Amino acid sequence: MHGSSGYPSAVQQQWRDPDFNISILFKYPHGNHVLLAVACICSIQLTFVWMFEVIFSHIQEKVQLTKEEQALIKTFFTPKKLRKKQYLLQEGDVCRYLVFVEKGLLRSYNVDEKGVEHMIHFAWEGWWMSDTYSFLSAEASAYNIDAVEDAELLMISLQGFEEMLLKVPAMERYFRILFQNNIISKERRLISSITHSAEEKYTQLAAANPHMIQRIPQNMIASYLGLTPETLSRIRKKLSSGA
Amino acid sequence: MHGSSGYPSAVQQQWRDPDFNISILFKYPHGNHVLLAVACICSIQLTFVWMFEVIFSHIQEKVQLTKEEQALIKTFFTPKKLRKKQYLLQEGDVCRYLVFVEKGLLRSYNVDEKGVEHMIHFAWEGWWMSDTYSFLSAEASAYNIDAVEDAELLMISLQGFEEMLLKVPAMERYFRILFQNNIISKERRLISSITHSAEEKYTQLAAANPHMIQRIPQNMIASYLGLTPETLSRIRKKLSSGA
DNA sequence: TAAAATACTTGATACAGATCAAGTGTTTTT
DNA sequence: AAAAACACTTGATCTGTATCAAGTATTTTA
Repeated sequence: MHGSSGYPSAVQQQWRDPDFNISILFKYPHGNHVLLAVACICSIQLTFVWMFEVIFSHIQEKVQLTKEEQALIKTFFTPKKLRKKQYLLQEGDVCRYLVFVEKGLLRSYNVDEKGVEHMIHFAWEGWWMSDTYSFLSAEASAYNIDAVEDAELLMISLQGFEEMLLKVPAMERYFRILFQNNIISKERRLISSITHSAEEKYTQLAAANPHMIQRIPQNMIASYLGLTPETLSRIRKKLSSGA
Repeated sequence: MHGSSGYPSAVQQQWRDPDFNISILFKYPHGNHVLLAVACICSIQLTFVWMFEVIFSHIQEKVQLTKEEQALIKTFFTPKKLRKKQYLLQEGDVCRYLVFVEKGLLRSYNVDEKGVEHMIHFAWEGWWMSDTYSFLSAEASAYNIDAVEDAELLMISLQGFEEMLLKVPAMERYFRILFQNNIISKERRLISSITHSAEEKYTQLAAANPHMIQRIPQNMIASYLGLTPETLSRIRKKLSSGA
């Protein structure tokens, strides 16, 4: 159903690529330097228009922004691309950025003494990702963040974040609402993890978020629910046959 | 150590009692109506001064408020007293208020099909309590909130909350910061519940929040950690003897 | 397109923590 | 002050999920 390959088309990828110059030289060698220059100029503009499409549509679901505010907000963000399996943050480093996922899929996780990974969050198009604690406190992070699928991100530093919230009160409001909703969903996950059996946890997740089940590898879903891959595999078998 | 009786003294209780008229008539029957009237007037003022002491000190740890803002903020809150075991919210009702605990101890919990209670939160002096989802959505709550110790609260309705945040931008900021911190602590609890053994969960909670262990009954602590009271009892025995 | 790496499945066994049961303390109520 | 209710402890047993192990798919890399 839902492809996890990353990009819908090669051309579209060009417009989205912050490293567009190099990419175009390699991938579309027209041998015509004039044409190439035109392509580059176009792509600068289109890249920018595109890059903030998802983020502004998400913000404006919650608060209104003027054109001036939008222009100001853009100045605080840096675009970044991440290839599958690349780290955005490694345990021990300070999480310097709060990132918005324009495209792709990130995960955050920690690794215990036995080397087992425990999924904390996933973030795809329209979601924010960071280690909130490390980001706000500038202390070393206990988590890792990397790309499950190739990703395109918008990053904001702590300094930028604070300045933006002070200069654009609508963004202060947006983040208050965002954090509010985040609290609600974390609370649900917590209650589910404390009160339900493995099977119930999986069934509820699948019902509440079918998209997640389709897109994210099963071993990561298992970890997210606090289960081993074997247990989740058995549960799925039981559900598909028994019920 | 920490008494769970609720009130330090009978006299102090008077000043804090929103139903001060009736209380004074019953408890301090001087038989002198003039004196009684004076006492009532005094108590109105002192009640108000006292009621907002904790809340403003907590808010001003995070944001600055002018005298005018403080006066405005007060108008949005209603004081309320709750006796031990009294409900603030019952499953199926809509959570109409966000409450701040000036004194005492509240808990929120849900009850599963087997009738077992699962602790979600505790809130004592300086903490907020509500079912965030029900409060913001006005949908029926799946939780109960009641008083573990006699409590004195400041309540704000959803309408009041929204109006307050729009009229006092510092409060918008305060709640954004509050929710941010809440996310951090919920995340920690979640990771702990997924990645650690029962003993580790308890040890970490005891280290991070010794106050909680002293003040809250063990069976509630057990539930909060997703354990049975029997298991927690055995863990404590093991820790006190073995280590 | 082959080889290597990774993801998923299935089976046998182990164990942490739950459940059931029957105590003993400690509050709360009357 | 007695009785009832509730909180905590301890023991015996059971069970859901983890662990270990050895497969079969599937994806990634070369």
